[in-house]
Amino acid sequence: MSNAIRILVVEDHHVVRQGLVALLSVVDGVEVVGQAADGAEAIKEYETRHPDVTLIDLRLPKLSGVEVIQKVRSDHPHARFIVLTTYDGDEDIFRALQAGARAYLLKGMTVDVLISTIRSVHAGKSCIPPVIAQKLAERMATEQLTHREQDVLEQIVRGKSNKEIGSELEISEATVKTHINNLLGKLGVEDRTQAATAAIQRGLVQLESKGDVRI
Amino acid sequence: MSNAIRILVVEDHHVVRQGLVALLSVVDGVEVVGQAADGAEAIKEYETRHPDVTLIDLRLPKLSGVEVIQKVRSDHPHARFIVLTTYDGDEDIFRALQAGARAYLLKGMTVDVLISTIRSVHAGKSCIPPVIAQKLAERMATEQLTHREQDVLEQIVRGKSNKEIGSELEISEATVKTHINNLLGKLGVEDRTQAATAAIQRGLVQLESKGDVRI
DNA sequence: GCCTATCTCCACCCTTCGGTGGAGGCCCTG
DNA sequence: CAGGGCCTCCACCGAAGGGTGGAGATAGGC
Repeated sequence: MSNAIRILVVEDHHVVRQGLVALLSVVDGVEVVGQAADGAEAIKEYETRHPDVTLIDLRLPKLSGVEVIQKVRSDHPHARFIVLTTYDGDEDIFRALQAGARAYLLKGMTVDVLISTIRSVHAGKSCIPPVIAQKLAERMATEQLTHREQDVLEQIVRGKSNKEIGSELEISEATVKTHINNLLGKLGVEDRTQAATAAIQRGLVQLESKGDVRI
Repeated sequence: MSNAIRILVVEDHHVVRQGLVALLSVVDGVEVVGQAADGAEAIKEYETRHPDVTLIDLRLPKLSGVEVIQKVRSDHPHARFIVLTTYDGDEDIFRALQAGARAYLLKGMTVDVLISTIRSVHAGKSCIPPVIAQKLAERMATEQLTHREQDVLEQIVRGKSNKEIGSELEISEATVKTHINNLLGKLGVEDRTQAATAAIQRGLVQLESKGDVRI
């Protein structure tokens, strides 16, 4: 199989990665040429293997999937990525596609879809499923947060009071209140608690995972 | 292979499930006799196949993994379950083990560990990794929430005000405040926003996933 | 230059939230 | 039956949060 599509699989959960490799290994026309379990490893593997298509999860230790895509594509603009992840919130999708991912697949899809997407992306096409495209459209419709509003939102999610946020960001409490007011309007919520849960749900802010338990 | 360990795989993400099956199919002494993509299907499959060991994810459509374990074990007390999931918060672990799961594995483990755990559980042993055991101990140390406190906490996560919670649960606002005060103490947090994020982080409350996008 | 967006800050007001210290009723267990 | 846990409610208070309507400063784009 000389001209098989050469694939790099980046996924931190061993069994899932192994399973993917096992699945792909029995498919004609594709060949897994490398595996990586975290972002740093992914970049290293890309540099040594130069795969045709990279399957990548967004949630990775060390560097996130989005960061990997950005980094690799800044050096190799023609690198092709298929994001393969669970549904983590609109924001991740948006950032991944902005970083240059060619396709976004949920892990719930069938193997057939995966294979055909790999072939399409290898042929130079993009594959954004309708549901995802619609989500993206919705996301574009809602106004974006400014940097400062994003900062404030993160502090809110971390449970900080307005006063604490003020000293953290080195602005007055009044300014914090202004940002929060704008924030609540843009998010379409009524108070900071709703803002916090909405931010988590939509993937605007990540909850730090207090210890990263792995076995 | 007449006396292989008969396994049922319950996992809603197609590729992950297929991958698991592919991995297990090449291992001597185990045999995948069934698959299920949601909780209802899992119970049906159990009833028809009667597997020796069931590998099950906790996050499932229709019925959660915990509910499946409870239901199956109420009819078949000797049913053996291995929970196979990502790290979703302490609460899930606790409930799964309480429901009678014999082992709890993170998807990040190696295939070797998976296989040896299957054999151990089939032999009647329990396998709770030290990190998990420690988490459990910590969890037991922190006081449990009462039913009412749990109710109130869920409403808080949904962004309700004290007044709204009161009418929702048909109690006075004063009572809501009492519960919240107790809540904050037990969770070790300072206000409702911290309570909300802590609840999500620890898995005490699930965020409804607004539409359940699947491909 | 002008307009817009963003960030910063102020004053005032009212509502909500959280803290404290009670109290009575219920049910279960020792 | 006595005690403990839970649920319910009350009054009172100060602090924090949120709404409104401003304002000046900077920077970038047309």
